[in-house]
Amino acid sequence: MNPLQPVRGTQDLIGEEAARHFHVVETARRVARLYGCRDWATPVFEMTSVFARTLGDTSDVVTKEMYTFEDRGGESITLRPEGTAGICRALISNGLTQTLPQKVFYAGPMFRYERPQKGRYRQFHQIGLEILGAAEPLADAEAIACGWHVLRELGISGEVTLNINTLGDRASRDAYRNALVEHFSKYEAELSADSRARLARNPLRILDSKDAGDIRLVADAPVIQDHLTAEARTFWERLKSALAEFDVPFTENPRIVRGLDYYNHTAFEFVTSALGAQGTVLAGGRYDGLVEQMGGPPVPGIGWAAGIERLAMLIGPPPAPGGAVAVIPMGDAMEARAIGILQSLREARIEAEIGYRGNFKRRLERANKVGARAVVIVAEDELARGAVAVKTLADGSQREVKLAELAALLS
RNA sequence: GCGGACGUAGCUCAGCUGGUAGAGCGCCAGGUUGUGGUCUUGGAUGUCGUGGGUUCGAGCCCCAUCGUUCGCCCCA
Repeated sequence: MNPLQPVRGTQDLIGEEAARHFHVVETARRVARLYGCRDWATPVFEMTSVFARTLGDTSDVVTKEMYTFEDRGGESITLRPEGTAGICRALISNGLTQTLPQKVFYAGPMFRYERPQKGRYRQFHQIGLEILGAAEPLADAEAIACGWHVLRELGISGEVTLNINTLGDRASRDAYRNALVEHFSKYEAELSADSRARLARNPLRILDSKDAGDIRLVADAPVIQDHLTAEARTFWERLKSALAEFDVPFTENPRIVRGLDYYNHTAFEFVTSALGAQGTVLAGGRYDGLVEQMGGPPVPGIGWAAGIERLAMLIGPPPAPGGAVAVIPMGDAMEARAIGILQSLREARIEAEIGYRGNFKRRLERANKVGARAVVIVAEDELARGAVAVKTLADGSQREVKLAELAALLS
């Protein structure tokens, strides 16, 4: 195996890809702050139990996709496959359940041992938002509105639609699950092999099967809305009206379910058709039982996560950097003076660069290639008059500028 | 984990029925030792993804393997 080849499903972020990636993160962070979120950063690995106990034992994420290993102390460690469990663990560990609500934004790498595809990697990156300690549907609506705001700021809201659904509360979900099992059991022979397996393990998953035969059977399957308790129904209706108040367009889609077990009530997905099979771009839901299940007090929560790589593929080219000023000494003897001028520009917050080698012509070529907006030519003749030559690369114009006026001119 | 396609220079790719590798772009240097972009002249560069096999001979055929990609599964 070639050791210089990156590990399968990982990638280097360089050049425009890096620019896109960080543009997504910075945009999301800026928007999340508008909604009152604070930045958190939790470890990329946790005790295995943080994920194993919380994500649910029916999901592949836990059963076959985790990077789990024993460290040298014999502790079972897992590279985080998602962000919510770690944030909840941190909430408990730091005693923050006393100071609720907490509104959190995070960004960072996640790890899942999956078969890589475009928009799906083994080390991938997510941005995410969590609102902990708020049980009101207003919090759900605000979280979704923030996600929508991020997508708008990234300029991709036109390619994305929001699907929402409710999974109800515990009682609603149990009743619904039973109704689904009863319905699909009647047609078990007609179900796809995958869905027959899902019938036993995770019947809700049959609802979003891609198999044509399954889709026909799903069409007249029972709908969660008919199995909601009075409370769950009130929550659901209030969420929809709040979304309208936040001016977020949405489609009700009773087939939306969630992959991870900790979700209840609200489930939503922003989807696009522009990324092939990886159509989900930002998704989340409510997880009221999670913190308690991890050993903390009962703390309701709502949140979402988005795949940065997927967002980065959807956005246009990120804004190009402004262009630096290149300082070019005319001959080695001028280098010392050039360095002084270079630093004075940087002190004045002007992006400035100097080449390490090459004759004058080479350095000018270099400045042009890296997209410098201007060059400052440091030469004996002008210097004798307390000045340098400033050449604007776009139009080739050049003029002599007094050293004292240089920074002001280039700002 | 399952099924299909693809791996040739830094990049995009060509390479005939198997006869020992090419183009464009980029890169380096000169034309121009105080002036870039355009132009022009010249130059360098490949474990043909890797390992086996068939053959007198393999970039091309066969097998395996690694990686990428499309779909399934799963999921952001």
